[in-house]
Amino acid sequence: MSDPAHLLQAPSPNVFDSACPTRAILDRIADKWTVLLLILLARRTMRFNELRRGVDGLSQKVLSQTLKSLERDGLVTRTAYPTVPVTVEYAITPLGIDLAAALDGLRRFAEDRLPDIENARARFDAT
Amino acid sequence: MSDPAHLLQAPSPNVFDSACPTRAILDRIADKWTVLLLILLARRTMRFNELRRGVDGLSQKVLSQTLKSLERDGLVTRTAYPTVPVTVEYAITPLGIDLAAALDGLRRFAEDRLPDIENARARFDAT
DNA sequence: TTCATTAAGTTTCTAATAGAAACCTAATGC
DNA sequence: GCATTAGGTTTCTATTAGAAACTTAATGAA
Repeated sequence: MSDPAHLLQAPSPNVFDSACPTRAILDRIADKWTVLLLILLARRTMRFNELRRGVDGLSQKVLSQTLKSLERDGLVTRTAYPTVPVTVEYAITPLGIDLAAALDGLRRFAEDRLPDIENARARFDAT
Repeated sequence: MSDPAHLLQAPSPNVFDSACPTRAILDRIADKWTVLLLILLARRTMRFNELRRGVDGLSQKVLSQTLKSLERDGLVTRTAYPTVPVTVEYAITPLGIDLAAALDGLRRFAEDRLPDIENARARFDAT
């Protein structure tokens, strides 16, 4: 403790601070397509077009962008097989599984509490 | 069970279907500002400008829009007091607390696993 | 008496992003 | 030769996000 090195410690992470790296990460993971893709990939490894069909409304462009950034962040791996045409598999990593567990809480909330939200909306819109 | 009414049951909720109402809800809650605001409001009731200061980078316009939709969805309540100038308090509801618990998992993931993600990025960018 | 301040927004304008649709590549079967 | 397939990329437009200025109503200071 006499070592002054502790003065150089990284500041404690704070997602509320826009300059904190954890905030940038939250911004990326709190995204609808990320949520849906990771939940699907937590169930099983899937191919590009399989994911596209699995997530209704997701365009090829955005799927490709999102997968690229998930791969960069170490949340999924991309494996291409030299078939014709090429086969590409996306698999979740252990880190991704950790995140998917948290994200699945959002899916469960949406599915479980749908009636409560619809009631609230009806009440709000009535006034 | 001889009653045919069960044939008219709502289809089982499926967030992967863009036409499912649960999907619209997921799209709304998987949003960075929603995540940060609900986590803050789960800690304590706050006023408009207090929230704005609490969430770095959040503009007044988007704060006001987001709070309005959180209120409509029954996740927060808005109470205006006839002071001068007016005082407005935003408080989380029991439904909001349920959601905030799930959302806080995202914050914890971001804060806990930051080093893993940064390592993954460094590895990815090196190739 | 005019001016500045405050809280909680709204409005306006511009810059970034999302989504739709077309295009690309390379090999294979018809 | 022509269509098909998987896994993208490119281009174009429409929506959205964010920055900055404006609003309202009362109060206190100069």
